[in-house]
Amino acid sequence: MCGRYSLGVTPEELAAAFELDEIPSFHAPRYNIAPTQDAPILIRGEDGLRAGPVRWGLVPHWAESPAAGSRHINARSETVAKRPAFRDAFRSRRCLVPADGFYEWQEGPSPKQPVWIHREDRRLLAFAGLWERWRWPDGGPLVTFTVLTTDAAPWIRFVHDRMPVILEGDDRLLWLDPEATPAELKSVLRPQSEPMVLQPVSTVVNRATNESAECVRPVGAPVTSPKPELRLDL
DNA sequence: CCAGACGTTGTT
DNA sequence: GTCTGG
DNA sequence: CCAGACGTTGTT
DNA sequence: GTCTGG
Repeated sequence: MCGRYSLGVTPEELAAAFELDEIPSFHAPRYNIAPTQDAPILIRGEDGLRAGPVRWGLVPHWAESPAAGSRHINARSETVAKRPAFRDAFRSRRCLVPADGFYEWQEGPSPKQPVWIHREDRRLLAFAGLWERWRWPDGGPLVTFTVLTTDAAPWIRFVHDRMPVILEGDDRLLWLDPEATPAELKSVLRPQSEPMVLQPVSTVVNRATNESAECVRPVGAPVTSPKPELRLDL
């Protein structure tokens, strides 16, 4: 799943990578984006992509309080079209969530080992996301987002059994297209098959308030899937 | 009809 | 807001 | 995701 | 154990 990620670029680099109309304003670089924090998302604007910082953890419009956001940091792509908390946003408020990596805590003996997952060439990722608007009692808006998840691809499965949906190329445009059909949308919600670097990192990242580059400091060499012939315990 | 839930991950 | 369960 | 709280009365 | 906050 995806409960922590990074966006280690400047607003200028983000704008260039996604051909944005304007340079977005957000505090950067980010090495430890955690739920309830603000992070930039990309939505389809008048003519092109626009970015705005919104809060991670989708709060349904009917929720009593923003606390509901903590339970909606992810949406399962298998059920997102039907769930009351997500279906409206799935129909009309899809977005991309830019990142340059994400964290998974490797299942197994305690303490769990955080692993930073990023592309070899550091190209930016675009998670499939949804956004929503909630109103404070005084009428002010709170805009929030969630990240869609899917089954883990084979290359990451030994670390974790879920992963964020990562969109490439035309799939990004389709995801943002208001005219896209449910069947088309469903077709892009699949595991990223291209392997990435699985880099064990410092447990500094565990604490959400630690936001320094220490979070992506390598601890040992990147990990790889155990070879089948070595899995004698199965 | 009203009341209560509405979510994911992981763990068991 | 909308659906499910009682 | 992990970390930290989980409670009240009364006093400062 | 479970919920909330970051």
